[in-house]
Amino acid sequence: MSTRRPAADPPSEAQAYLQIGEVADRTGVTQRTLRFYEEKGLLKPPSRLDGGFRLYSEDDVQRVERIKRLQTLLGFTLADIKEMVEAEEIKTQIRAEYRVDAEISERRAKLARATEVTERQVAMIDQKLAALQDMKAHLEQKLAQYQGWMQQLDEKAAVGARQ
Amino acid sequence: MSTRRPAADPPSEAQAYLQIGEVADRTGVTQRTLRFYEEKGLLKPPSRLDGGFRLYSEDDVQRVERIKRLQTLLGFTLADIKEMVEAEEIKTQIRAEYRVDAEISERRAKLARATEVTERQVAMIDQKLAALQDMKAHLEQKLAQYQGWMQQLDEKAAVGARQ
DNA sequence: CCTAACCTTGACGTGCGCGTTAGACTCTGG
DNA sequence: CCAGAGTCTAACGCGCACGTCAAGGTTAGG
Repeated sequence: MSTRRPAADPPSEAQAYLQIGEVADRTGVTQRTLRFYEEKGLLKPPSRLDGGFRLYSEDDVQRVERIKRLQTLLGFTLADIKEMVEAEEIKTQIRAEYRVDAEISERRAKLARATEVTERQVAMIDQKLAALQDMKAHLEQKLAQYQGWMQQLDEKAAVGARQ
Repeated sequence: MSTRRPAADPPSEAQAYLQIGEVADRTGVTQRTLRFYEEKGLLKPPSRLDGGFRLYSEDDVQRVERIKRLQTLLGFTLADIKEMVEAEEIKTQIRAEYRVDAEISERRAKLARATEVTERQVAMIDQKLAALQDMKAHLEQKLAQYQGWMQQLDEKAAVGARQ
């Protein structure tokens, strides 16, 4: 919880760049985890200060938060998540790397691939949603049953008190 | 995929008891995993044949299936799951171990505890449900965008073909 | 009674997702 | 220019959830 020094002025643009410690503080993951994600290809290698310090963008922070949610809340493996973020990158790839007049068939192939991956993801999510809703139904049924038993106990207690 | 010998006649009752290999086949987990779950308290120690072979009931099979779903689909840890199955057991405890005329306050306490645990589980599930629905929305938005881009490509191709 | 299939309990190995430590380098304020 | 907070890479360690032998005991069929 140390008050951290603000990051130095960015190389040229006036965007708010963050050093690894700040990103760690904001996202709740450790610096080790950030470097690890980079190693594993979950985060693109961030820009660096001249001395070698990593400089993260706000986009990076959001990416980290999404990764964490995918992992802890939804139980995806980092391999799964890597596939997902790669599929996401296709978007930027398509509109940045390839110029408007680039090979159309190539762009089409990339889009098809992205669509396919995304549809698989939706399918996985639907599976999980179904399982969760099933579980929730079971649990709520149990809760109702507990309530019923509790009432029975109340009645018994009342009878006992009256005797 | 070997055709397995059917389990021997059960000790006394005519219920269909299964040996560990059959349970493994039916549930898709390994024998090691079944023993491991037993070690960790996720499965109650099953009855045994005289020679020491484990004999599982149909209930056990269902329990294993639930554990697997909780783990692989929903990403709970075995520790989480243990808490859940223990909460589940309260039910049988309450109506089997304790006789109807047992201490009411004790039964009430157990019920309260079970209710509490179950409510926490529902809360966790709601969190996950929300996260999943959020993700699904994002993904479907992306799919729509891909479709749009694909159409643009189609139009460009048409224009190119006409020239 | 013998054999093949099945099971038993250890005990060590493995992949994942980081934690931790070490030793050196960098950056900022005074 | 120096101190101290912050960061770097490299490398070893760890807990979880099993996998994988190893060395034997059990069961059912012929």
